[in-house]
Amino acid sequence: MAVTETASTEKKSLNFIEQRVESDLAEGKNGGRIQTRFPPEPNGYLHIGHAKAIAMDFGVAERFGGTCCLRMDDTNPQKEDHEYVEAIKHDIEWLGYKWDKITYASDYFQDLWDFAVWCIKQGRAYIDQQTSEEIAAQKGTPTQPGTNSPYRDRPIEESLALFEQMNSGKLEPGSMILRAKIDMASPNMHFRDPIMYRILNMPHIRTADKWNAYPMYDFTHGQSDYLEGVTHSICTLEFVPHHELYDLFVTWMKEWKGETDNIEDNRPRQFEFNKLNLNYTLMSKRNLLVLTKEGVVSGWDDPRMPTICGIRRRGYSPESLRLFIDKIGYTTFDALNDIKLLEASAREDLNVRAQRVSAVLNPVKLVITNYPENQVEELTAINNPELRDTEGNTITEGNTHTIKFSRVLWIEGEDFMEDGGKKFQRLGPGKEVRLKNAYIIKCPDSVEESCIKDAEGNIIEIHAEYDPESRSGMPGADRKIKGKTLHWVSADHCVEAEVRNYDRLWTCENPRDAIKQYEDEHGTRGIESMRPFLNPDSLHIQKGYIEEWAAEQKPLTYLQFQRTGYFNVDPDSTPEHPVYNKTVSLKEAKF
RNA sequence: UGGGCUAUGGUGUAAUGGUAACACUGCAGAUUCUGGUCCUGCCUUUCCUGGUUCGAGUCCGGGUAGCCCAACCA
Repeated sequence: MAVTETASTEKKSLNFIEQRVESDLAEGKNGGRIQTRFPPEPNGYLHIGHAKAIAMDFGVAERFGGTCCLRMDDTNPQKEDHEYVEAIKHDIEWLGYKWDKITYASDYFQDLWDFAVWCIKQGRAYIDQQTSEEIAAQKGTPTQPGTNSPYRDRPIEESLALFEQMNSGKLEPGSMILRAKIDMASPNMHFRDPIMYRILNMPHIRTADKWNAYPMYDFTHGQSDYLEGVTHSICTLEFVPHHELYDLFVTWMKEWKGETDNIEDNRPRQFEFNKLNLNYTLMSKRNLLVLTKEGVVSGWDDPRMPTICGIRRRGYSPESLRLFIDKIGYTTFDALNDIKLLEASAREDLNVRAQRVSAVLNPVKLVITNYPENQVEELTAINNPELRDTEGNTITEGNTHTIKFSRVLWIEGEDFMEDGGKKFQRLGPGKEVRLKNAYIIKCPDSVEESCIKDAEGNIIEIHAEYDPESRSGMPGADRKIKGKTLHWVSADHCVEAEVRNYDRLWTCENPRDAIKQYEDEHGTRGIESMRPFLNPDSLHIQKGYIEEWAAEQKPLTYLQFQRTGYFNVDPDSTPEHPVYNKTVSLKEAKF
């Protein structure tokens, strides 16, 4: 009975693309080979939407014993830069994926050129010398067919000669283009004689000034896939209308290469899945750029940004991101995912990863009145209680650090209430609580003795007595009390820290649509259309006190401020002036 | 209003013609030296309509709603 239970039941079900890959493999397509690619244009920073694509492209290859190339889709030198190439590589590595090799669309510029020449010779491409306005007008609309260009049937020799000139650098950009001769009446707009090449007269990050005419996406992508040996070219749903054209150009290319047999089975194919939409999050590169330019955020790696670098600085682990992507899945439904699912994934992963530390963010002084004035005790704190042995017991070996206890401590202001009532299980007159990893303490019964107030009535100091027999770990110290366990730091043994708390950047669920609607209604662009939906309080900086051990941690260390939330050491942090970013609060945390 | 794609609890996803389920959220409880974690329980679901079938979330027709396509961007 129980024989086959483990492997098959535990295994996560395949998504629809993986199922297709599996059946293609079973049918022996492409010679039983699996090869994918992740093809970003190096014109900006990767965001969480790219992470979903990365997990798919690299994940499929991993799962089915294939390979995945990182291919820089660098066909437009107007926008591309080495800086982005490096950032993209770093982000993918951080996510934990390894590419088989790095390729560039520009590696294929010569092939693409030769192929284009062949297309012209075949009478399948021609040089159009109309203006872009004229061409746009002839294109028709989705409901109206287009009309043929007057240059459509020009002699092949003429097109050939002009194509050569397009790359000479002597022609004005826009003066002519190379178009594929397909069907100006096609219901698919992409078939209405799509542009193959345009003149840019601009140096390229890799080919320098070798080329002046550059191929368009549609004339590059499928062809690069084919030349590289990609079997499954996986992309997002907005490329569905390109699918047919992709197939057509690949078919032409196989013809050019003289590959006519086995034509259906040995070729790259495009598959599409739903891209990531997150509520209260804006993904568009253009608008994200506005935020950085206008100083709404500190940069592309601002912890409020949906970029991989922003998310990293915010304190999400790569594992938490992959967990999230796993949970939302891949379908063909245009979903709007709840940011709460991302936060839940972060909590799930960070719970087993983060080092527990003590940080007091709204400090109020607590004096242990019966504790000797100059005494300092070293106590032991567990780094991570979720680190367990096979029997489920927390491992202590190598999993502790030392904290210091003394007469004057800082605790959270919220942890003391004059009249908290029964439900308030923290400190107050006559109430007893445990200080984490330390002693049980009790406030005097009277309000007057339990705290000192300033002229305005604010509590500035709390008084309590400790039970010397209750130190954590002491025999018999774990007597039951009504109160909760509070976190604290010793006033003379802590460091002042800058704690950056973040709230969502946007006040509306779908900022992209809201901004677009505002633009249409008010005729505004850019930041003016975004302001109405920006949360003015998305960054809240606190000064707090943190235990010394936490202040010494390196940037990007995963921490849990106990009873508060998950925090990450900022790259700006130093042991003298530690800086932390709140990743996400603890569930149900009260402050 | 041309073409393409989509529709399962509040959110996302599964069920591949045969008992609608899982995760998250929310609510309640238990445990706890973190009001966290772990554990238990509860709430809520197949867009509408006709058909095929012994049987439809699944297949077919007709609606409705949403998304994508008219860049010399990718």
